[in-house]
Amino acid sequence: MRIATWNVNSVTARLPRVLAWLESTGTDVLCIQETKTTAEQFPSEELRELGYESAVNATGRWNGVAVVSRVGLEDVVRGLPGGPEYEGVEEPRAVSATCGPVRVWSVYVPNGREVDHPHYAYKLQWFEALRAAVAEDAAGGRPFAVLGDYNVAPTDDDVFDRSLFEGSTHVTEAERAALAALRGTGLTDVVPRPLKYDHPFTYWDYRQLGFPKNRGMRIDLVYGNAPFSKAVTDAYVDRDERKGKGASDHAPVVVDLEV
DNA sequence: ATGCCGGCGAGGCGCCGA
Repeated sequence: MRIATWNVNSVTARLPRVLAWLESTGTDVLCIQETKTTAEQFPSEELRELGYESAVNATGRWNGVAVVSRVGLEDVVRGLPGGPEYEGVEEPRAVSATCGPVRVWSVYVPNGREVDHPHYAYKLQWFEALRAAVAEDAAGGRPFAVLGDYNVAPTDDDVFDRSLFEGSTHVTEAERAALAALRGTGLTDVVPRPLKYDHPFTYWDYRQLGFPKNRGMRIDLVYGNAPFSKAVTDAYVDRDERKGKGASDHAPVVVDLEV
């Protein structure tokens, strides 16, 4: 079974690539972030023609997440139970579903913007709500994983140059403590293989030759519980998908499971 | 070559991303 997570930066703009990628990789379950559509505009019909069902939580221009599966899609939950609002709005940043033997969440963690910005406090609150919401499944006996764009680099090695991130979000102690608390529920970071260079970055800024210079970050993560992690046979970053015209600024993270 | 930002909704540009 092949499960992946991919921040597509607009599923509308990325649709040809997403469809071709699903076909060429034979991915069974894809967790999507930043759909940048409403649920009505999500390309459920095009995906259905390829044999995939879609669970979507999306409201328009910003954010938006989905789980796309060709191995079943049941018990869909849209949103983060107990999650905080931002400026009075409950943003579409989480959706979960059971796909065959595995339960997955697709999450798009708030960016935080700046350390002294309200969005950063919101980010930390969001993490705490996520921890509480997944604790039971994380400790359970069924393969379970939280996949998505976490907007945190777990270690200093997960950014291309730590010195450039001094005082920035994504590398702070509080954000990493939030990740550690999430792992404390029983989840493990399933670190993918890099297909080139020595570190599995998943994101490269569009600007200033970020990708050709490999000035990347590893912020798209797969956190699996013990039954999930035990079943992993391979994991890699499909950096080829970051190449060329019409690429997202994130590459897919792919996990193969023997379940 | 992987090559100098892209997407969206608004509206003739600003916001957002990390």
